[in-house]
Amino acid sequence: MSLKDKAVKRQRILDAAVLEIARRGYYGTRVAMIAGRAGVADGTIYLYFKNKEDILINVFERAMGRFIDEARHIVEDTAGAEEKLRRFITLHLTLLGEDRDLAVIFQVEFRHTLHVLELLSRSRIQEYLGLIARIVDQGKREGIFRATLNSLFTAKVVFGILDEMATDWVLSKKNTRMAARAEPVTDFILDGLRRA
Amino acid sequence: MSLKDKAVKRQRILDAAVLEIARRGYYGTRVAMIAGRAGVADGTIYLYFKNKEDILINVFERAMGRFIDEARHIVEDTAGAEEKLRRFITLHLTLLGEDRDLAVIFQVEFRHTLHVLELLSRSRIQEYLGLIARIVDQGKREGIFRATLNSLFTAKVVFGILDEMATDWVLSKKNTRMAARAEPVTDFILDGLRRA
Amino acid sequence: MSLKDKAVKRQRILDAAVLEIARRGYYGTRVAMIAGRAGVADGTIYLYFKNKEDILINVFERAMGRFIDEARHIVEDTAGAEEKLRRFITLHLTLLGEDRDLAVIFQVEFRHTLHVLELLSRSRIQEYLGLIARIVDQGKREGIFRATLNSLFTAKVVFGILDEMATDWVLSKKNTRMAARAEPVTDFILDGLRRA
Amino acid sequence: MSLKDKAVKRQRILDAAVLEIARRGYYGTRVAMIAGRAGVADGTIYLYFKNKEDILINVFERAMGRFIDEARHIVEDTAGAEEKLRRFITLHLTLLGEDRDLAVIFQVEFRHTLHVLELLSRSRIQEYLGLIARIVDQGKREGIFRATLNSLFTAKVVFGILDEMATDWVLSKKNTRMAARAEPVTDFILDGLRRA
DNA sequence: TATGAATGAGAATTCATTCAT
DNA sequence: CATGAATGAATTCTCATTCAT
Repeated sequence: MSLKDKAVKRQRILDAAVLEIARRGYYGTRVAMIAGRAGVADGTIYLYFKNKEDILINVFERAMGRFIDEARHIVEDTAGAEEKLRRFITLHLTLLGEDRDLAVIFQVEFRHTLHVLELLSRSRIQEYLGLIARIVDQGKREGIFRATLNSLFTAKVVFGILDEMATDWVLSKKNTRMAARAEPVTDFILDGLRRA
Repeated sequence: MSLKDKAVKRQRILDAAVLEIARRGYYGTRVAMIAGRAGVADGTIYLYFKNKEDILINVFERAMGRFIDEARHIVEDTAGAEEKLRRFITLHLTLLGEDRDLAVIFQVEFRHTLHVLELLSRSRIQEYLGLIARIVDQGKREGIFRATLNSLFTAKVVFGILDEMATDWVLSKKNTRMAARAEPVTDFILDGLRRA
Repeated sequence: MSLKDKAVKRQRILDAAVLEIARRGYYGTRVAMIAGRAGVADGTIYLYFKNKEDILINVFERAMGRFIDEARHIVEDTAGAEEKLRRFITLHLTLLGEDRDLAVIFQVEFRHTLHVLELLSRSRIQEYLGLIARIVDQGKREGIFRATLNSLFTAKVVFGILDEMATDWVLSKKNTRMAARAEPVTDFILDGLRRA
Repeated sequence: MSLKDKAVKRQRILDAAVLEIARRGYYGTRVAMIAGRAGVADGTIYLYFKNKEDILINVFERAMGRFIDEARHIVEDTAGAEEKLRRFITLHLTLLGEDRDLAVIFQVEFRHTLHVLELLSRSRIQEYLGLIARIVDQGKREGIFRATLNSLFTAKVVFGILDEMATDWVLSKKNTRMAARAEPVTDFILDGLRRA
């Protein structure tokens, strides 16, 4: 089997895992369910992942990697801090809004499991927070954000707001598009950060 | 056995549950561990709670009840919206900060389990959000907050920030007092809400 | 508490046991259910019976005692063997037919439990079989039954027939009166036993 | 694993179940005991049967199926009603007599459990009774049995007698061969059915 | 590589029985 | 005598993981 075939199958397993875990939670999902949906035998899972927990870690890493990659591009490709923040927020809400299953896992399952995983992957979130913090820094240098803002603190605040929006969207079963919330959220946050 | 004795034992079981679940997670906690720490036999648990899940629900209800009760008092006993919000935020961070175990459960376990429990208790959180929303309304009427703020949306934002602060504190194992963060957080939020 | 009061309560517990066990089986019946229906506390049961099994044994003994007592009277008070047998069969089917719960226990629960009880009470049934055997003997002496009949064997046959009738009645949920079957059954058996 | 291997293992589990349940009763038998005697792990049981109860149902179905199959053959392969009945009775007592464990389960455990199982399988017994009834009918047509006999009633009587014989044999721990009782029983029954 | 049958440790819950009141 | 809260042993079933094919 070619390396590519292996990679494809690996992705298929992760996709299946996202689907199942979003619907029934990590503990409610059987490895056999993931295997079944991925179209492989139970045992095959273990050729690609160390164990059940390892699947979840890899779901997280893959998704987080995409988030960070795309966010990094935005930060690099956009000039002004305000526009950067606007795009960043839109990206966050759009990516989650496009894949409700992934959003469920992010807002609900990871919380719990990060605990179990001994917070192993909080570092990826630090990385993500760092991206926001740098935008805030830039905004301060540009003079559009209050100079008194603590960057990391502010990054956490912004993340907290986005997070609550996402959780709220996930838990409300209404069929609204989350991306639609990007603009008012951005306006609100910018209003809060701008110098008086 | 007196009604009071029964109530006391019930509380003891809930206390034990908070401790154990905070340390090992809901799924990592055995009913026997809770019983052991509460000083009762395994079977006794089932005289007070329907099943393991019911224990968690009651931990949530008890804690959430306290939060809402105290918050309500503050809202009633304080005059200005700004002072109300300041005290509200302080209360939230203080109550969680005083009981790290409870904070862990709130920030980590409930997320996950409320999902499993079919979001049964999201209504209690709505109640809590409602309290914040009313403060925002008052602030708008007093003319100290921007008139354009959507109250419920703002309430979610505030809650999201507090929540992220709490999660951040819980996950950072440093021994800082969370209440200490109340003031800067309040200032930040008030800055964000005030009319230009 | 007077001896009579004690006896009354004891009977009440046995009555409750018959009712519950008939409906849910011995293993499906909780001691607490019996206590509840008898209107006593769980613990009180143990002042009257050694344990759960002991309740069942006593249900059996009480019922079997009544059967044998009444049957004995018939055997004593009736002259001819044919009439004795006729009345015996009628008694058997009537007593069971009058109390469906008891019938259920007799036809269904005791089988199983006699096994568990190490056949302890098979002796009571021997006693019962003995009564039938004596009627057969008398019939042979009177010359109305075939002289070649083995009495005990014949008694078992008669008992087997009555037993199957009762089981059939218990398992058919129709609301027929079992006593109505007494006559045809008797005729059938008598036809079988009579000398050619 | 081949279909045949699966079937073999399934039979091994059923065999083990018959053995254990005959000795200790259904409720006294642990699933682990059955697994142990069958030489499989506890969990393996559940790959072949839904649950403990399902094992018992299948023991019943397998045994009853054999009974009915063999009985049907006899009814088809034999000409006269008298000979049919003779062989039928012999078959019944022989099959049970050859496997005391199975006999115990039939005479003792099933009674109880069929009750619990909501009499699910009484239909199989109806089938069995039907076979006897047809023999009786034939005998009436041949003019060797009394024309006044009700076939189904008579079938139940015959079954009741056989059943009592079997129970009696099971409960008496003597080492007699049950098949030996076939002839006297048949004679007795034939005497009872024959026209005067 | 892939399979999927088999494994067996592990855990929630029940309920007969006890005994302090 | 009566109570009923407490006990804790006991048991079914699940499911992540393995490994012979």
